[in-house]
Amino acid sequence: MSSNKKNKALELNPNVSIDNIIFGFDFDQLYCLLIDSGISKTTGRPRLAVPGDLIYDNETLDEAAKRILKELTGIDNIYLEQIGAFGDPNRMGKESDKEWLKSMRAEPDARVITVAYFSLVKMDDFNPKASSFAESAGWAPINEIHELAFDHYEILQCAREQLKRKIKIQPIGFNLLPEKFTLSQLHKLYESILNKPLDKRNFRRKILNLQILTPLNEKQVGVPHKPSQLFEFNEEKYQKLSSEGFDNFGF
Amino acid sequence: MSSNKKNKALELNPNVSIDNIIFGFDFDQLYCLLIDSGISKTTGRPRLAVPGDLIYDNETLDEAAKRILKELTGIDNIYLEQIGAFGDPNRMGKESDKEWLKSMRAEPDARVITVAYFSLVKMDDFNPKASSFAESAGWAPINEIHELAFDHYEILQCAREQLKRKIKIQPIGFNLLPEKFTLSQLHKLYESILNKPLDKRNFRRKILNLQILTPLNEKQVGVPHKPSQLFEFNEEKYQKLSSEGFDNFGF
DNA sequence: TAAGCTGTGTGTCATAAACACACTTTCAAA
DNA sequence: TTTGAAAGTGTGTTTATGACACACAGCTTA
Repeated sequence: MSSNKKNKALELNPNVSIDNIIFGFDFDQLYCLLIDSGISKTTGRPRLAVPGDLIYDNETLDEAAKRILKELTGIDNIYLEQIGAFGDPNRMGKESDKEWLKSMRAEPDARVITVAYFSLVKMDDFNPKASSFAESAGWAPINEIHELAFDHYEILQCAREQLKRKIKIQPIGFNLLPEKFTLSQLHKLYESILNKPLDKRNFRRKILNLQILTPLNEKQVGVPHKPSQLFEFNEEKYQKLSSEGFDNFGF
Repeated sequence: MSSNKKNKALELNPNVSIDNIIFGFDFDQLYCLLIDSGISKTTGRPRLAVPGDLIYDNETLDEAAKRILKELTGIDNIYLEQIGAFGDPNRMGKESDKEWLKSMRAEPDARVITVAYFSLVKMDDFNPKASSFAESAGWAPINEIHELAFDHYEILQCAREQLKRKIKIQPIGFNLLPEKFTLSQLHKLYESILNKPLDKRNFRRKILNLQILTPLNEKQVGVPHKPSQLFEFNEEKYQKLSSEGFDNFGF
C-alpha cells in the first residue's frame, strides 16, 4: 500500500483496475468505444485500448465502472454488467503496454488485476467528435477490431459472448436503441449481436408474442420508402417478465 | 506493495483474494464445502467461510483457485469456473471478520477484492473427516447455510444462480456424480440444482436424446427395490455437442 | 405521371419440442 | 408370499419453431 493512509478515499488502488467495454449500435452494426493513446514506438501502430482506470479505495467495483463511463462520456444511468476478473500475471507484458504504463502509472510494474464490465449505450448519447476526448476516443466497428492493448482483445471477445448469451434470455438490447425504434432496427440489432441472420417473420412473431413492445401512433419520417411503424419498449411488462423468469428466447 | 521485490514469486498480493465455492452432491441434495474457523467472540456463533486465500503474484487467477482447492482437499483436475469479482469496500466490515483478519493477515486493514470461483467435485473424492483439515472443513447442505463470513453468503447465491444457468446449456453436472450413476441420480441432481421438480419421463427422454450417456451392462446391487441401470458419461459425444453449440436444454 | 426502387408487412404449413399423465416390473426384506 | 420402494415405460395434446414468397406503400427520378 502507499503513502497517505488518512486520505484513503482519494487513493488509487495500484493493484485493481476496471476496464469497460462500451457497446453501441447504429442500426447497421455493433460498435465499441476505444481510446487511442497514439502511435506506439514499439509497434508503429496506434495503441488502442478499452476505457479503464485503477479503482479508488472507497468505491465499489460497480461505482468505479460507472465513474469511468461518466468521466469519458458524461453519460449516467447506463446498463452495466460485470464480465469477470482478468488476472494473468503477464497481461500487461507487451512492450507497447509497458511503454504506456511508464508514462501513466505511479507504479508501472505493479501487477494489476482488472475487472471487466460491459455497458450498452445509445450511440446518439455520445458523440466523441463533440467531446473533450475528441482526439482520443472513438467508436470502432466491432468486426474491424483486431488488436488491442493488454488483454483487451480477449476481454472484448468475452463481452461479445456474454452479450450473446444474455440477449437470448433478457431483452437488454433495448439499451442500445433510441426510445422509439422500428422492428427492423431491433431485428438488425439481434442479427448483429448473435452474428447470424434471423428470419424476419419469425423474429417479428417472437418479439411481438413477448408483448414487451408498445406500438406508437407514429411512423418513420423522411425515409425513401414506406415508413415503418415505431415502437417503444414497455418496461412494466419487462419487469413482470423477468421476475417471473423469462429464460428461453429460443433463437 | 510490500518487502521482497526479488522474490516476487513467493509474495502474496495483499489486495486480491480468491474464494472458491466447492459444490458436492450426495444423491439427495447439494452441499458446499465450508471452513469453520471457530466460535467468533463477537457473535458467539461459529464463523463459517468459503475456502479462499490471497493470490501469489506469479500465479494466474485460475491457478490460484486450483491451488486453494488442491491445498484443502488434495483434489486435482476439477471443473472450475469463475463467477466474478466482488469488491465492496465494506465486504470485510463485520466485527467477526475483522477479529479473524487480525489473527491471520499481515495487513488486516488492506482492502481486498475477491475473485470468486465455483468448482464441482465428486463428494467421495474428499472426506473432510479423513483429512488433515478434520476440525475445520466440512460439507454443509446448501439449504441449511444462512450466514457466512465476509460477503460469502452473497457469493454463494451467485454461484447457485450461475450453476443453474450453466447446467441448462452444458452437461457439467456429471462432475458431481461418480463415474457410474443411474438416471434417477442424475434426475435428482438436476432437481437439486434447479430447485424444482422435473417430470421423470420427460427428463429421461431429454437426457437420452442428447446421447451423451452410455448404458453399461451393470445394474445397481443390494438395493431393496428394482435395481436400476447404470450409465457412464460419454465425454467424446459431449465434446462434439458443446463445440457444435448445444445451447438449449429447455428445462 | 409513370416506372422503378426500396424496405414494410403479412400467413401457412409441416415438423419438432414440450407437457401432462398412470401403471407394471423388479428386487429385498419381513 | 406379501409388502414396500423405486425403476421403467408410451401416448395424446398442445405449443413453438422454422422454412418459405409476395403484394403494397411511399419516395425518387426520368
